[in-house]
Amino acid sequence: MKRSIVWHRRDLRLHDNTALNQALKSSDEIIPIFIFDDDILNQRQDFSPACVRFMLESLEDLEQAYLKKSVLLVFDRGKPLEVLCKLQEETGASAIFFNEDYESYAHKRDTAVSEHFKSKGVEVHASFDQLGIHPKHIRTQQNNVYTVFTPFKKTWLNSFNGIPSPEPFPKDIKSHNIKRIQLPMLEDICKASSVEPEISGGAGAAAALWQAFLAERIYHYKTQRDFPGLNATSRLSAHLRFGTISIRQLFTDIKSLLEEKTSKDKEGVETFLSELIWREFYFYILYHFPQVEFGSFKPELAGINWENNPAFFEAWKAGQTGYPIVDAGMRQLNQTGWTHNRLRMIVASFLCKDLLIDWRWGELFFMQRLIDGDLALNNGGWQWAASTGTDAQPYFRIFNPELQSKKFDPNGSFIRQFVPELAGLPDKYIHNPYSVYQKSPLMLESCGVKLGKDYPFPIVDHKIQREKALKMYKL
DNA sequence: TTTTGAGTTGTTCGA
DNA sequence: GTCGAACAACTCAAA
Repeated sequence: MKRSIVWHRRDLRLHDNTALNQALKSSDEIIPIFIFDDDILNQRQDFSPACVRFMLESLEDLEQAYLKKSVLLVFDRGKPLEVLCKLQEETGASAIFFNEDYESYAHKRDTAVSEHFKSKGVEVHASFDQLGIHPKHIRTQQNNVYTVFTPFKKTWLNSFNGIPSPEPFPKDIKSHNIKRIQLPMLEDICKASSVEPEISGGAGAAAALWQAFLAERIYHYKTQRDFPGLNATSRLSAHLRFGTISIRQLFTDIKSLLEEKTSKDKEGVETFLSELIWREFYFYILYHFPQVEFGSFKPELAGINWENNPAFFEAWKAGQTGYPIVDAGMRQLNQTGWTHNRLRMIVASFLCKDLLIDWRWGELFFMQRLIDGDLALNNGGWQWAASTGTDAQPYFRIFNPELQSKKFDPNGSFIRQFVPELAGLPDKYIHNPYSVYQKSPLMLESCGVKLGKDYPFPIVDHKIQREKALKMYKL
């Protein structure tokens, strides 16, 4: 009789779950557990109520899915190693299965767990599950690690067809059901938050989102993905964060779309695939360069002398900078726990290169608000925006918020949704109310906006800040 | 070893 | 308003 513990962490699904499948194949009975890690809940600065709420929804869904198989999912709270020790002793389990995780905290935690149980003669199996291709398998011809996306992608695509299809789910699960420990009361944390997510957790919700995206929107992804006013993206980010959908399922479905002779618009599918490869790339970077978690990827940009003006930071966080597209993005983040990729870039560029604030401040704030906050991807995105990351572009890139606004929210529909005090402005004014004010404050007031009262004056002048940023970066 | 081609998502300037 | 060139001349990865 072999009894195995299946430790769920960022893989809150039954379907095509590598660790779970491995455990089922080699055990007579399994005991699935999820541990609320006290170290994370109590001490981590990057705690996000929206993210925890999503996690709780996903856990409820997972619990129900197990119940349908007459399996009880165990919940406990504490230090993972202690909780697992207790469970192993209580149940006499002879193996522990979980899926690999590449963040430094998780890596340390898992190493300690592995060493402890191996020394006690308990098997430990860490499975590869989170990505299509393992970071250790992608190397340049000289056996170096890639630091530029495009050649990485080219090599990655050579192995695309080798990514396995999802494994069919076993009909029966035999489990050793132990007394269910009370689900920790975390709902209060979520209730205290004003964030109202538009995304629900759980594998069912993930599958529905993916099917809806596959049915139509993926074909328009290339042309529409950059417009935050359109519903053009997959919205799967939080599901990929918590593993409520299998990445192999996504790749397998994409593969078959690309093989279809009649596929309407392969460009949309290919562009979406490329975004998933960006995800693979940033995990790859974190895996091979774990130091990015704590500072600049480019050593020469580690010592920037940021101004770090706290008043500017507060205005940015609150969506009160006087730049409508920036404020709309920040308010979307605050209200829903999610914001469009284009907006993430715009507000990040604005924080670093207009407000001259350390990108790590923004990175942390995003983690505190996002429903999908993922260290590898959030860090990669922020380092890109701050120009400290792997971006190979030779020229210095500073977004112009007004141009970005005109280009990607041309009729201002996104701004009107999240900055309603500007809703009365005509399209041509909404991207820069201050320039209208400079010509005629009365003209602006006739549209219902008194600057400084209804909506703030710009807290900085982009043109001046741009010059300061160039100097600060010594370029 | 040296050379060659190319790099997510840009902006500004001046015609 | 639109368009092409300049930005500044790096670094990576493959040939």
